[in-house]
Parts: sequence; structure tokens; C-alpha cells
Amino acid sequence: MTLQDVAKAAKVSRSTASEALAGTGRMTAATRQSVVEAAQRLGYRPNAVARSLRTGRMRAIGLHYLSSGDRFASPYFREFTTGVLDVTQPEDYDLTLLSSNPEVPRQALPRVDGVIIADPIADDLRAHALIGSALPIVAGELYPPGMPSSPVVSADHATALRAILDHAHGHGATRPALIAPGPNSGWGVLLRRTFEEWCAERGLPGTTRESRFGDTDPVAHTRLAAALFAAEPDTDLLVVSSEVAAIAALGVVRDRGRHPGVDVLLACCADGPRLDVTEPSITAIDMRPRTLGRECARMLIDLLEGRGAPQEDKLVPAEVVFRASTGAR
Amino acid sequence: MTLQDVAKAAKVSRSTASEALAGTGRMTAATRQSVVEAAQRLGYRPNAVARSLRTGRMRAIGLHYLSSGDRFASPYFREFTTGVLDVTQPEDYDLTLLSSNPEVPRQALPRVDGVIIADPIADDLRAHALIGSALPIVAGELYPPGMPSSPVVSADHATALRAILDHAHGHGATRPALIAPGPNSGWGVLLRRTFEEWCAERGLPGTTRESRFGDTDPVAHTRLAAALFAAEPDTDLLVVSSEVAAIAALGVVRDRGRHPGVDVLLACCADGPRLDVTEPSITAIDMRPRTLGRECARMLIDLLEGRGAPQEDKLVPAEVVFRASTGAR
DNA sequence: AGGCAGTGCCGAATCGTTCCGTCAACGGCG
DNA sequence: CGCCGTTGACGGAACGATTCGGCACTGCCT
Repeated sequence: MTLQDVAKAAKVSRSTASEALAGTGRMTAATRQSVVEAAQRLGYRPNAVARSLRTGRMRAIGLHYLSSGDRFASPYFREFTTGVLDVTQPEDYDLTLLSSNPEVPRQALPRVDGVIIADPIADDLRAHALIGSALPIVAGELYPPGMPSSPVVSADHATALRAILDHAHGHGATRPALIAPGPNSGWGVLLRRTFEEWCAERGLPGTTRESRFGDTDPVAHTRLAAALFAAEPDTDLLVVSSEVAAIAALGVVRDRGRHPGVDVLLACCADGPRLDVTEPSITAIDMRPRTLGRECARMLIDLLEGRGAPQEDKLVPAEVVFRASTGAR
Repeated sequence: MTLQDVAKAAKVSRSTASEALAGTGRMTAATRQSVVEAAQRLGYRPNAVARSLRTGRMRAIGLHYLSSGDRFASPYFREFTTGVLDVTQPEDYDLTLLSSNPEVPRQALPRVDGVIIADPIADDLRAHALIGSALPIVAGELYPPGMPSSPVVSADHATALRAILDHAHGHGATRPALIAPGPNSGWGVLLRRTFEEWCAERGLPGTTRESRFGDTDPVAHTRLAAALFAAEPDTDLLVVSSEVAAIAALGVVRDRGRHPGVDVLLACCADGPRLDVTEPSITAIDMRPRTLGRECARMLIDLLEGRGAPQEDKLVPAEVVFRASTGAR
């Protein structure tokens, strides 16, 4: 059922049929009408692929995660995706979750008008390929250093982290430590830099350790926290990056006979549902993933539709949820 | 950067270039090599749209929800989607969340090889359009009566519901009631039929009420439950369909001075995170959305790749999580 | 030498649209 | 009557790949 068939049925040429249905071109109302009726009658539906080939437009945007399958199990990415849908839906864009099976590197360019890269990671080859593809790209969260970049929408982790540090300092903490991802994640870099700057400003000795971005293995996190306390037994404030790490850290603090929320303050850079129900509950940064997703999609679509001109990086506020682990009652 | 350019650079024809890169055709190793190098050098990436137009294959499947934006906020659909990704990812298929902005009905056929319809609803025009499109379709959950259908993967709600009813009956319940969605959802129809059959088998008087599929307004559910108890004050077992409805029902039971889990047993046909923390916690059916998503994707991809031939409906087991509301200690 | 089987590469058609240039018909006007 | 502007519709060239039949050439066998 192609345009050709409709044209034949309406006894006009392909081009006339096309223009009739598109509402463009010059023709009598009667002609247009008869084409529309023929299309209706035959149940004609335009072939989106052919149309896209001709026009170069897809009305779809892509979403790329480092290994989507696993990532998608995390509440953060689900929320992020929901935020993206909040915008693509009313704008009538499809959202394509780009496959990222690392064993089958995709050669061809995705069938989308632009791509959102959620949390770009330095060694993600697919992300590099996308960035090098001339497709419009918007990133959710900062690029790690040395990665080719694009406009970025990120949460204001720095301000939020400082709020936590200030708060803990106000409660008497003077031996802070940070466990955060290494330099392959822009987020880790920012956390570390912010932490170190803050320590320098206060003249405090800051300890840092490096975790693996996206690591959900509690054992690894426990080991990391234990090693940190072994080396720096006087630590009285520990900031970790992920929910899993926070829960692991809680266990380690307890095992050492210390009292979380009292003589060791604990905080997490990424809020999660479990942090509210631990004992004590754990202070965390709400990164506003849904808002972030929304802003990414908004920026990308504005870019594609040529609305506004800005295309500058955007910072969305993040909020600290203070809980018992930093002394809140 | 098209195949043409590569061909020119390698001093061969378009067709030879195409075949060289695809690994097909007959040519000397040297020729093939030089094409590959030219492609490499020029940074050539095949245009997926052109390729799809020619071959008719997209290597992408679509996912349709009734109004994706909202739906996607629900844990059920997120889990379902994660399950779909579990399969599409390793198979290297993209997953397109089909836009379903109801105000801009899509004319064109989606750029996908097949579609999964999650929870088909009778009055969903887009679902009808998809089914009528000759694209391979797999549905997650039963079709409502009167809807054109396709292979279906569904959870075994009937067995699970019967398990709940039997269990409650064993605890002495003799006045059962069911509040479930009406005939526009296959799920609602199944629940109602199962309930009525069970009541008939036991010779018990069963009361039923109709809720709106996907309704997340607590007020509506409260009203429904209150009306039910007003009409049938002796009800000693209430089964509702959704998390929101269950929590609303709990309130209603309490307001009437009855004791949920003791003199009124309560159960829900769809488990959710909050049902575990209510007081008393509420017995519910775990519909295994992730498994369901996986099975849908598996079936669709098998269909597309021509593997196996079955394409028969599939039933995945659902499990009842017995909690305090049905008398579990 | 002539025939025949292989080999290596190319030309051209095709997928279904969109869009621009062209053209015949027609009516109005000087 | 001849010219011109307008109208309505059409033809054909893209868009960028895939695919297959065919053609020239080589080398071997008889």
C-alpha cells in the first residue's frame, strides 16, 4: 500500500497525491478531496522510513546509557528516562533506547535526530562514536576530562556537596573523607575537586578513595570503606557516592564499634529509596533525575527545532535531604 | 559521507564498495581491503535509514503503552520495560518507546520491525492502529473482548487469584467481594470471571464492583470501596486490583470500625512497594512484570528472526505474596 | 584454436517519499 | 487577435543503500 497505489486509485500522479495529503501544492479542492478519500479507502499509511530518507528527519531522539540493560535497573536511570518522556511525549517524538550491546559495535548511524547521553563515561566507545557522528548531542551530567564534549545539563552537585560538608563541619567534623568514582566519570571528578577545594579552604586534611562508577557490588564497597578506616581511623565524616556504598559504609562504621550519625557522620551523593529506611537514615543528595531528564530532552528538542539559540550548558539545582546520619534529629 | 564517496576513494563502483563492506560478493582480498581502508579513513558510517528502506529491516522493536508518559511513572511498566531491555540488548535490537501523544495521532508506520503492546486497552485507538498495520505484534497481558488480537504473553492471574480466594476461604471468609477494572481491560475481565467461577463453585455469594483501569486517584477508589461496604456490610473478604485501591480500601475498612486482616481479609491483584509497609501489610499478586517483559521481547524477536514456529500464547506464573491482611502472621 | 568454467567487478533497478521545474490550458486585457 | 499571468497537475530527480544479472577477461582443457 504505497503512495503510488493511492495516486493510481485517485487517478493523479504520485507527486499530486503526496501534496494532496501533505496539504501543500496547488490543486482544486475536489482533487485533494478525492486523494484523501482514496487514501482513506485503501488504508494507506505513509512509510516513515522512506519519508525519513527523503526529508532527513526522524521525529525521534535516542537515549544512550553505558550498557542500558543493567543501568535501567537503577532507579536513577528510570527516573531520568521518565523525565525525558515527559517532554518527548507532548512534542510527539519517539524515544529510542539505543542498544549498547558492547559485543556488537553498531556501525550505522542510529535512526534518530539527536541523542541524549546519560552520564558519559570516558571509556564508553559507543558514546565516542555518537559524539563523532555529527548528530546533535546533549549530555546528562558532565563529561570526564579529555572526552570530546557537547552541551551538558547537570545537577549542581558541587553546591549540594558543600552544603553537606558545611553542615557536618558545623556538627564538629574535622576529619572528612570521600569515596567517589575516578576520573572516567565527570561526576567523580567534580565531587573530588569540590571536596578537595573545600578541605583546602578550611585547612582540613581530606582523605579520598576511588570507587568504580556504577559498581553495585556491596563487597567491593565494604572493602573500600574498611581500608579507608584502617588507614584513617580518626575519620569522623565519610561521604560516599552511591546508595550501595552508603549502606556498605554504614556496616563498616558499626563493625568498628563507632556510632554512625554520632561520632562518625555519613552522607551519600546520590539519594535512593533505601537510604530513608536504614538505621540511622542516611543524608543524601537528591540529584533530581527526572528534572534532569526533562531538561536534557527540552534542550535537545529546542536545538532540533531551531527554537531559541542558547545551547549553553545548564545547571539544575540539587537538593540535600538531611537525615539522621549527619546528626539531624 | 556516503557509500558513493567511499567507492570513489577506493576507485571501485558503489556496488563493489557495498559488497566489500558487507563481506559478500566476489572480489580479490586486495580490493576488499582497500575499500575497508577507504571507509575507515573517511570515517564512513552507513545510513541506517537508507539501508532500512532497501532491506525492510530496522533491527528495532517498538513498545506501546496507553499514554506512555504517565504509565512510565508506574513501577509495573518500568519493570516491564527493563525486562524487554534484558532481551533486546543482547540481541542488539534498539527499543523505541512509541510516542503516544493522543492529540497528534501518528499516521505513518513506526520505524520498527515489530511492536509490543503492554496492557492492551479496548478504547486505545493507537493500539488498534498498530494491530491493523500488519506489523508483527505481541501483547503483554490479555486483550479485552472484541479487540482484534495477536499472540499474548500474560501472567497467570487466575491461578494466583484462586490461591488467594482459597486461602481466605480457609480462614473462614464466606462473603467475598471484588473490585476490578471493567471490560475494557482483558485483565479486569479475567479477574471478574475467575472470581465469579470460584464463587459459583463454592456456592458463595460474590459481589463485584467496577473500577477504572489505571486510575491512580485515591478518592475514586475510596468512594468505590465505601459504596461496596454500604451495600454489603457483611463483606469479609475484599480483593481489589491496584496498589492505590488496596490502600484506599484499608482506610475504608478501618473507618467502618472493622479490623483488616482479622474480620475483613484484604488482598490486591497487583503487588507494589507500599503494600509491604502498610499496617497490616497487604497480600498481593506479584505479576512478575520483568519476566513478562522478557517473554514478550523473546517471543517477538523469535518471530522476527523466524526462529521456532510456535507463536502461541504464553502464560508466565504469578506468585502470591501472602501478608498480614489475609491472616498471615 | 575454440570452448568453457571461473573470477572480478560493474550497471541499473529498487525501496517509497518529497520537491522543484515545466507545461498545457484558460481567461483577461489591450 | 496575440500576449501574459495564473492555475492545476505532472515528470523526474533526488535521498543512500542493496542486490542480482551480466560482461569482460583469464586460464585450462581438448
